[in-house]
Amino acid sequence: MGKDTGSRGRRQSELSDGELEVLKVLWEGRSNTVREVMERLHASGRKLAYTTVLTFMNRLEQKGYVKSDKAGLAYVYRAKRSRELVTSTKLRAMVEQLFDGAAAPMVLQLMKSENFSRDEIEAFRKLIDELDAEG
Amino acid sequence: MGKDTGSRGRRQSELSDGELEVLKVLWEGRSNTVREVMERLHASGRKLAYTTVLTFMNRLEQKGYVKSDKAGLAYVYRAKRSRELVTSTKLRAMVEQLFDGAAAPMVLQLMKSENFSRDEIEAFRKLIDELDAEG
DNA sequence: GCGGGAGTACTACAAGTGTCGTAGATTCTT
DNA sequence: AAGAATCTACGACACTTGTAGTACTCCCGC
Repeated sequence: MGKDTGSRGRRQSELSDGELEVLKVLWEGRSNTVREVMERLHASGRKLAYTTVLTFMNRLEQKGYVKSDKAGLAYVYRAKRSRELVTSTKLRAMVEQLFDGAAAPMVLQLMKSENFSRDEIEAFRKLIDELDAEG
Repeated sequence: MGKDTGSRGRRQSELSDGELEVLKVLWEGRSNTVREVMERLHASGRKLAYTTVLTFMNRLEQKGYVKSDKAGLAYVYRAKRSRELVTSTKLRAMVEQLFDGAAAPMVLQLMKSENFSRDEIEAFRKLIDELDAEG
């Protein structure tokens, strides 16, 4: 019953939710020791143990999202991939996954479902005009 | 070394990637037995064992995304949550996760990074005008 | 009235994830 | 230098997810 010796069950191993939470803090900070990141997380209401944050930082490093240098006592971490890169990668994945690669329907749905202010709408229009000008 | 008897490590249990793949097929189909879903997945290049598809359908049902009725021999599944609902929920989660709740920057980034055609841009402009008119 | 095929239920299991505890190393304080 | 405060390394463990095998059930044709 279910010997199951084959090799199944792997995944892509990308940025996970928890790792992203930590990475976001790294993007904001300049110095970024584990303790500082933990404190900033606590400050924004996210309570995690020191070692949990450490685990995330390590995993982020293994996955190539950050790098660390020993600065005296502790390691200091810096993001290797920018927020823009990560967000656009995630957005692209979303487009593929939910809209089969068609980004326009996604934008349309967003524009419809989110309630944007006049100012925001104006910003959209402005950008559209620019894009249109370039072609 | 790490007795660790506490209760940690749970998650929200939401729609997973594999489940979504199957759900997307359900959204398209009318009849939707396990076998049919599997065949349509195969047709689009996604090879999964019958029981794997079954597992996803069951998990989808447990999570409330689909319901099933025994139609003679086999169960027939129908989606309980519409594509629109699911996509907008996922999009909202994305907005929260990546843009701290601000949808406008996400739309802007999409408009910049994806290369939209004139027609698509025209569609955006049209929608914007409508939104603007309502206000 | 039974064998075969379709279908479902149950089990399994590896990798990934969230969450941390503990032990050992290093450094700061007195 | 002893003890305190910090850090990191390593392990641990429950739950999820992707993926599927096996066993049991039910009906159909012979």
